[in-house]
Amino acid sequence: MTSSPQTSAFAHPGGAAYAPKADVDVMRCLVCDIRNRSLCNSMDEEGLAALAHSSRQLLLPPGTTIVEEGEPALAFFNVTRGTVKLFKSLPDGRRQITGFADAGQFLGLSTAQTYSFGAETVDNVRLCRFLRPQLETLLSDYPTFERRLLAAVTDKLAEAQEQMLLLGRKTAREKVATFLLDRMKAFHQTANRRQEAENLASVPMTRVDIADYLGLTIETVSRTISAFRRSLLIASAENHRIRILSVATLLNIASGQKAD
Amino acid sequence: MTSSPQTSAFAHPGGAAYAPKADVDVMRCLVCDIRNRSLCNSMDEEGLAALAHSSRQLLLPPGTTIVEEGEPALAFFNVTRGTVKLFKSLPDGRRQITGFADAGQFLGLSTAQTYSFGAETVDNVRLCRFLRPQLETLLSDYPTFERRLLAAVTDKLAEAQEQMLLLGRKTAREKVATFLLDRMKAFHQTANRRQEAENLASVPMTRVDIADYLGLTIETVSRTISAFRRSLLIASAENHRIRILSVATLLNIASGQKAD
DNA sequence: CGAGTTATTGACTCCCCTCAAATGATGTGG
DNA sequence: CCACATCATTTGAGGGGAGTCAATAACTCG
Repeated sequence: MTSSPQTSAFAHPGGAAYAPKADVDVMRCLVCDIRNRSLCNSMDEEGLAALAHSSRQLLLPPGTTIVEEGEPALAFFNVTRGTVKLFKSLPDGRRQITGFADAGQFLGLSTAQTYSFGAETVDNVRLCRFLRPQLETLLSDYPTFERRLLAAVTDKLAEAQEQMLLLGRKTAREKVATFLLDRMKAFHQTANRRQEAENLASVPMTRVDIADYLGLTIETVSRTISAFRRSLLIASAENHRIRILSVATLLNIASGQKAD
Repeated sequence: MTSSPQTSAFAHPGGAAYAPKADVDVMRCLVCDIRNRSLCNSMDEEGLAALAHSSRQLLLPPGTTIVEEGEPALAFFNVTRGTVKLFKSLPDGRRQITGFADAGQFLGLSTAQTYSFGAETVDNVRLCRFLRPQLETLLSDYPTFERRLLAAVTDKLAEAQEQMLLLGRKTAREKVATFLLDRMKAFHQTANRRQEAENLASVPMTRVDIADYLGLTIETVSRTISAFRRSLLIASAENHRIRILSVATLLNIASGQKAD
């Protein structure tokens, strides 16, 4: 079901995936371009230095495994560029993508000894890795950081509930409309220049990933997107982008009104 | 889609739903019979007194609305007896139950100003209500409580991911098998005498609720349960209970093996 | 016991899945 | 830069699992 080069976020040092040297690293969080949109916005200057000290930065190519279902839960990650997919699988290979983590989002939290989900890069991804003991130290030393994380997990839970509504009760058409609008929102939040992102959705993932996210098959996803294109609700754009031509109509469809 | 008497957890004092007088209340958390299985197990004696002081106990009949989708998020709840259903709805009335909170579980956490979900009692429910400012004080004053809540939300998120796998990728048969096993586990965790609970599942909710939880119709749920009964995988028991006759087979079905 | 609610069962339909083939994109080496 | 292999996407034809509609049966509780 998956494919792609199988690098790992735990590959031994020396690999291209690793971080610059330590003295540069102290500043890393201070100058991070998406800091304001992430957990790290709870930190003062001292805290940012502690964050930089507690984490390592990884640069990973598309298709890299970040965490594997059932493996020991050793680390926590903060995505600072690109998109990561999180998923769970059944023994026979059926897979459900439970979410996409874009820049500013975290992943890898677990109270169990092992991860109950897998995570893999979708495109070129930059992330900060916190080993568990270091994360725990941070949480204890910086109550505002812990509070911020609690809020972030709470938000993720609300997102998950929204996705359950989609998976359990929406039609294929409604699912795809919701997805496109969500990707538009995600692009708005991570794009550097806002105007350029107007009505654009970033869709770096394949049809397989979209299908596994929406609980559909790739054929149904493809057919539905084609239908939207024929109805002039959307249009293709360069670079894995889709332009939303009628946000209002798509919103209607996504929320279950018959509208066309 | 819902029915039932429309009481509210915010009904004015004096209603039957309200708590005993304050001097008894100081001891409430100390003597709480399910304390060890809830968030409150992170508290020492002083903390338990603070919890009791910060919360009010509510006793609610079946079908009572606890929180309403879109209403201001004023409170946080800890279920200490019975079962609560959490759900989200589409404008046309389609509903997805995102989870059942049994004794020991919390509900009502929100970072937004309003609740993004509704909650309603399934059977007779006892719960502790914390108004938001009081909860925040508790979190600040008792770091172990905050850490425990973070862990609890993290667990809920893992549960939600498991449910997404179910909703998106499992067949009706697999969904119902998973549900029955989950209800057996829930009963084990909340039952006072363990032996009595052996292989019993507590199913206090209606077919409508089960269907809205599994992303099915009531007819499909009913047919599937009937098929399991005919295959002697389960049998009815008194008091909204179902006896699991073959846990192993049901486990196989739940995880997607063909087994029958 | 009887009225209303909830659950079961049956007959039929349809949305989405499956299987299959064609088309389009991407990259590599000659 | 093109030929070709590989992979991803689109489109079509047909089938099946779960939904819809409808009737009956089994609870629940005055």
